Formats: sequence, C-alpha cells, structure tokens
Amino acid sequence: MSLEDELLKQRWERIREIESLGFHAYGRKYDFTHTVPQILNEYSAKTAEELSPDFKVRVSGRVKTFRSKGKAGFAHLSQNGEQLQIYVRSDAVCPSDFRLFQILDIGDVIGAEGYLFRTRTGELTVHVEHLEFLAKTLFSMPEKWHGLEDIEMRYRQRYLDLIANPESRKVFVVRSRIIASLRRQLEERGFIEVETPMMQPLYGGATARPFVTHHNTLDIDLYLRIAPELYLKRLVVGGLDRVYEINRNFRNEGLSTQHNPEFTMLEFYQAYTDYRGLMDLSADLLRQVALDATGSTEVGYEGAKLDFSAPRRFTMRQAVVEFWKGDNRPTLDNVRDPEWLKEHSHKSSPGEALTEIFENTVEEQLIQPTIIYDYPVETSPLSKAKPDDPEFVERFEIYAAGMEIANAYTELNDPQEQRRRFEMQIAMHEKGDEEAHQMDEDYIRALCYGMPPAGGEGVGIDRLTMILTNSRSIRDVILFPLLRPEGEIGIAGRLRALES
RNA sequence: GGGCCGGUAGCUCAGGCGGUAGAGCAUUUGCCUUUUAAGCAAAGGGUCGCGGGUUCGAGUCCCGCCCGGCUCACCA
Repeated sequence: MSLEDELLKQRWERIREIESLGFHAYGRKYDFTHTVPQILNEYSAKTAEELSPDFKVRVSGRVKTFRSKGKAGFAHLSQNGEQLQIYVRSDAVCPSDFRLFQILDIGDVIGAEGYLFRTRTGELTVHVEHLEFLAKTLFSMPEKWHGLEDIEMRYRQRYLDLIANPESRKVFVVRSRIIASLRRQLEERGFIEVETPMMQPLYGGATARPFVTHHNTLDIDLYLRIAPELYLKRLVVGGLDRVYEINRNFRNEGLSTQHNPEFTMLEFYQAYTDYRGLMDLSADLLRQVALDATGSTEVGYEGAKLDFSAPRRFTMRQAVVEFWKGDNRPTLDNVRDPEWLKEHSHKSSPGEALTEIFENTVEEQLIQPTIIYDYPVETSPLSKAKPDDPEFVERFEIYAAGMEIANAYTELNDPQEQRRRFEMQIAMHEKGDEEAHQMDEDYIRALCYGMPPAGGEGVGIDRLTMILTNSRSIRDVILFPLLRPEGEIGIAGRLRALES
C-alpha cells in the first residue's frame, strides 16, 4: 500500500474513534463567541493579569500546528488568515476531550471553548475546557514551513494554496477590496450597476476572437461576449446616464502571464462628458483604489515604485517621440508624416503604423501610471473623431507596469458615422483582419434614437489587481485560472475501497 | 504554435561521469503538564510524470508523449 493510501486508511479509521468518543466527524454548526481575528484584535493588548479565567470564549478554526507534550499540548487554530494558540491539558478537560485532542491531525477543523491566558512566553492562548470536532481531513496538509510551492497544485487546488499560503489569501482579499472600492466610488458619483448579456448573437465592443456556444431550443449559435460595451451604450440611449458593469469577458486567444481567456472588466459610461472628463475621473478612481487596496498611492511592483497620485499624460504621437529608443529620434512632424510612418512599420495605413510603432517601442517602458491619448481612427471603430483631426479619435488608454489597464473614449453617437465605421471594419475584415468589428445594425438602430454625448471606459480588474498586489502572473490573481484538465484523479475509487 | 526550464516519499527538496533511492517536515510507536520550525528514541513510507530505446545495469543517456512554468508570437 502506498503511503498516501496508508494515511487515508489511518484517518478513515480515526473517524470511528472520533465517533466512539461521542463526536461527529463532520459536525453541523458551532456557536462561536469570537472569530480568531476578533480575539487577536480585542485581547492582544491585554496583559496576563487583565485576562480572567471567568471570561469564556468559543473559537473555531483549522488545526495548523500541533505539539503534544504528553498530558498536555498546544495547537494553533487558523481562521480568516490568522492563528490563535490553544492549550489543552488532561486535568482541565474531560477524558474524551483529551483523547480527541491527542488524535487530532493537522488540518482538522475544531471548536474550542475556554478562557484566555498568556503562556510563559507571553503568547495569547485559549486554556481549553471543552473541545468540539467539526470536520476531518483525510489528507495531510502541505508542509508547515514552506507552504505549498507547486504552482500547478496552487492553481488546481486553490483551497490548499489558501490554507497553506497566507500571502495568496491576502491577494484575493485585496482583489475584493479593489472591486469594493471601485463600486463605492462609482456609486458615490451616481453610477448604477447593471448586468448585460454574456451570451450574445453578435459579438462586439472590442477586437478579439470569441468563444461560440449553442442554444438548443432556439437552435442558434451564441457568442460569449468579448465586451459589454454595445449593450451598456444602448442603456445610455435609454436614459441610464451613468451605468457600470463589473463582470467577465471571454476572448478566445492565447494564455500568458497577462491573459486569461475569461477575465474581469469594469466598464462604465457617463453621459454628457467626454474623454477629458474620464481622464480626470480615472485619475481619481485609481488614486483612491490604490489607497483603499494598499494604504498608499505609492505601490511597489517588481522592484519599481508606482505613483498612483496623478498619472502622466502623453498623446500617442508625443509618446513615440518621448520614449524613442536609440538613434534618429523622430520629431512630432515625423510621426505625423505618412511616409515616415511607412518606413518604420509594415502596416498599410498611417494610423495602424503609428499604433504598431507605439506598441513595439513605447508600451513596455510605461512603468509609471501613464495616460496615452489620441488614437488613430482605424483602430478605434467606436470612438468619436477629434474635430480638428478626423484621422484621430478622442481615446485614451492607461498603462502601468508596462501593461494596458484601461481603455476609454468619447463615444461615437452619430449613427451615420457609426455605419461608415462598421463598413470600414468590414473592409478591413475582407482584407484579412479576422478581428475587425462586425456590423451591428441593432446597435446602430439604438443610436438612431439619439445617444447623449458620453464617455466610456473599461478597466482590467485582473491586471489592476496584479499591480496592486505585486503579482507577476494574472493566474495569481484569478482564483481558478484556466488550465488543461489534469486527467483521472481516482479519489472516488479510493474512497469506495475504504468502505469495502 | 516555437524556444528554454521543470516533474524524485503526502509536502519542501538533494541525488558529480550510468552501479542497491536520500534528508527535513508530515505519519506510526514510546517518553514528556507553558510549547511554538518543541525535544528525545525508534519505525514505516517510492509506478523517480507516462511509454519506448541504448546498456550487463537507467532517477541519470536517447526518442516520443503528458502536465506545468518562463519567454516569443497573438492579445486586454
């Protein structure tokens, strides 16, 4: 028998002993008086003299450490990422409770009732008078010192990662705080949260390849959305002047440290403003979210200090000049010149060429939070053109740590112009651009009823979380990132074997 | 999809040029009533990712495959 099966069998047999002592191996509920963090918050400052044996507490948690010293022993209970020590001695509990304590495994979930005291070394500890058993672990826990290091196991069995690695738990707590901060800030400004279709008959609002699924009763193919944009703007037409949605988008593309096929976007739309208004709003949102998530507007990421107090601002053309590497730094006139652009890119149109040059030379250098604005019209089919320069649109993206984290623009609200833009995209599609936008007549129809001028923005929550938690990979900020299925696990057969 | 790196006990990791597979934690047994990476003594535990090949002999060398990481391409 393998060691793993021996351990399983031992613990399976231990369940009988737990039950023979009068406990349930898998309990129903536990009326705790405090959580572990509450105990630590409220009593850590108290001296030994201030703690009374008459004051009883009931706490529960998972056994993280266990040190038996014969007729007494210590364990740490872990709950909500914090640990509290318990002390059990044979003359302070009934015999069945003490026996239960002796056969505890690291990883079991228990409840402990007793009074708080300080040990000789000064650690706040529960002097246990009664134990309750709440859940048995059949497998041994990851090693106590190193935690769970195996990256694949951390992703596939995230619960083990969360149990064993407090830093990992913290990432997801901060992620939750980031989302809460954004929600709060938007609600304060009069935005309302909505939910729009994830399954769409036409996909749009971004350039990406979609996932396809099928609805049986209607017998139609549907696309998992690549963006909620066109639905949110229909709502702006409908008079929801300030709307936002925080939800998943799905893009059928490669995986990397910055891309997961499903990822979370905040998109928000504000009527009667333009991209300038959104730049100011974005700067405010980012400063506050950094503060709420990390306690500071200065955030450490991969050795750099990112300053979220006020992002820098460059036009795309300025940025190409400013961040040019090597010789022959171009002038602003150069980057306006179609000939110069053609010489430095193999894209056919000046706008696509400028974008390509920007992406290849500038993007990776944008470590400090930076707003890049004024994008070529070719790459922005849904943005409003600049009145004095119709080849460019009123659009900006926010970069930080070399990643794009937000994308915003003054929304195109002229249906006739939108029709022309879609037709331009269809032409690009016919020239081989598979990701060019589709014609969406239902959306154009909505615009025909009149959409107020508006600014709209999308913020990549996963990437923002990476930056604010100093995480190198997007998989470290997504609880269950997409992985190849691992194949046969075999646990059902092993459990069946135990019973027979 | 390409390149590079990795997969050894439940976990964390060693295994020089091919020669009986190791440590720590965890587990089991014994001792121990304020310990804390508790301690002391003993014991058990391996499909070396999977499948071929070379060899007297493969964890080690060769080929194929699986899974993962990084990176490039693509993208947000």
